[in-house]
Amino acid sequence: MDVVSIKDALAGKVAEGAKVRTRGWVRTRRDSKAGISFIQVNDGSCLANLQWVVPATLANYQDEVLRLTSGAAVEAIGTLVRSQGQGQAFELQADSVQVYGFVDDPETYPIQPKPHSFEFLREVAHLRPRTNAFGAVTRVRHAIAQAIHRFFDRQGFCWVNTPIITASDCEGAGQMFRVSTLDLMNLPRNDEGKVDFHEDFFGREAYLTVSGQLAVEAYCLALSKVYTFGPTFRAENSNTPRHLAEFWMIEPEIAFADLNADAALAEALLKSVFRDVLERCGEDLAFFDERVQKGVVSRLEGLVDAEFVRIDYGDAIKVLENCGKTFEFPVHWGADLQTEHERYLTEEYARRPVVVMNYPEEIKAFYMRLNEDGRTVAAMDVLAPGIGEIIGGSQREERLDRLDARMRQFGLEPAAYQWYRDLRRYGSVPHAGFGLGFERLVAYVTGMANIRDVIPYPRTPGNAAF
RNA sequence: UCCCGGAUAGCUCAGCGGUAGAGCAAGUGACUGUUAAUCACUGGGUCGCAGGUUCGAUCCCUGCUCCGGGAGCCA
Repeated sequence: MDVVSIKDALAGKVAEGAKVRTRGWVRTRRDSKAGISFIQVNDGSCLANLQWVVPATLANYQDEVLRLTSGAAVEAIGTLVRSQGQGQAFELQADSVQVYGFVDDPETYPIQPKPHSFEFLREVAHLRPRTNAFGAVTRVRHAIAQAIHRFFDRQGFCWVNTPIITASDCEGAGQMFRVSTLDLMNLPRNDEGKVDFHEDFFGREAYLTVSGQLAVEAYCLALSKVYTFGPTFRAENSNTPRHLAEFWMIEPEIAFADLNADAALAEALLKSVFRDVLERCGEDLAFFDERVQKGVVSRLEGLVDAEFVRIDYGDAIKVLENCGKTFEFPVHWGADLQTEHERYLTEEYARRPVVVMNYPEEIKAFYMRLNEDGRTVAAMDVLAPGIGEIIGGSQREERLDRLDARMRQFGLEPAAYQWYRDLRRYGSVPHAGFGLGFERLVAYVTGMANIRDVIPYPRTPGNAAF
């Protein structure tokens, strides 16, 4: 007999009156003196539960069915029929119920059929996928990942798996986690008394990657259109609702392209993702709209059609200077935009995502291309209402002399970047790319307020328990 | 890391210088093709941890741990 997912059963993909086998975990049980019990069962295939109608005549009714509580793992064979009740179109008239696993102490089972705070659920990260909210987050997260791959695939991009362990300590962004097999209690020392990393696994210092960008640039300058999608690590002591020590990042890189093409790609990618998720995740999005953040669905619908606002950094500064608001951090040309400035631009000025372009060169990374004005670089940030910076990107400096000058300006030794410099020596070409924070995108789409609640097992300072 | 706020039953919270309460959950019973069912009863707490003040601390003070909001770093 076929095993049918609850999603398919409720969607009418199974003929009415068909015998089916369904499985899942109990959400609630209600008993009726009419000689039946109603059991709501969820298998994660969709948000909705399937109602099993279990007659008291089953052999194991007294001993087992009446002992079922939230969380128990069960299987039933029965007939899919139109429901006599109001809440659902179909239900399963059970011929038999098999219990795989009871909840051995129902009083302390953390997941109850009621709303829980997300803070509490973080403490039971292994059980929170059994809630409506985390089931929905998990399905939407998956749908977004698939939508991203589909978008790039359609456009002829290659997914390039850049290394997670990197020996270059110069990827440019933030504090790194060290990777080592040395015995911390007994470190090998060289003549100067310093740790001798020649003895370490890779024969040199190694770290977890903070970005695949430099590595993927090499593939860009051969395959033209590439992207990375993988885990990224930052050992920053960041304690905010939008930072993780381990997160996933998408980094496309396109050859023969300038900053405008980069911004256009970012906008097209985001819109494509929004469109796909709206089409495929209606039930889950409706849940987020109702229970998590009002208006997330109409926000996504609006974004699919609206043009993102593109604004030059210099013009953004003027907007902020003339907006009549007093900011805690004063606005002036040359300063980086603070959170309060970004919020004004996205939430009050534009009321939609804003692409800020061409930042002052001294506040941006060494690899960003110096503009003709000599004081700005071809960098862009995509700022989204409610979540802030969701994408950061740039056109890369493809001219070797300028790149070397910028490295020295930032106190970096060009010799340490030989392979990266080679790309500017052998067939260099204008190219551009950006980094999209995957969890920030999931948070934005779902309306979830804390990034720790859109990744299965969040890693943050002091937190890696699961 | 900095600035605020918080930690009381399995969960969400109220409370008060004299050693604790509600709703939900759980258990039992009643009722019912039920819908986070309803009603009644019952069990359940070293009031975050360690010190201090006090005759007496869950309450006041100090330190620590953890959590939340804001900021910085950024994706």
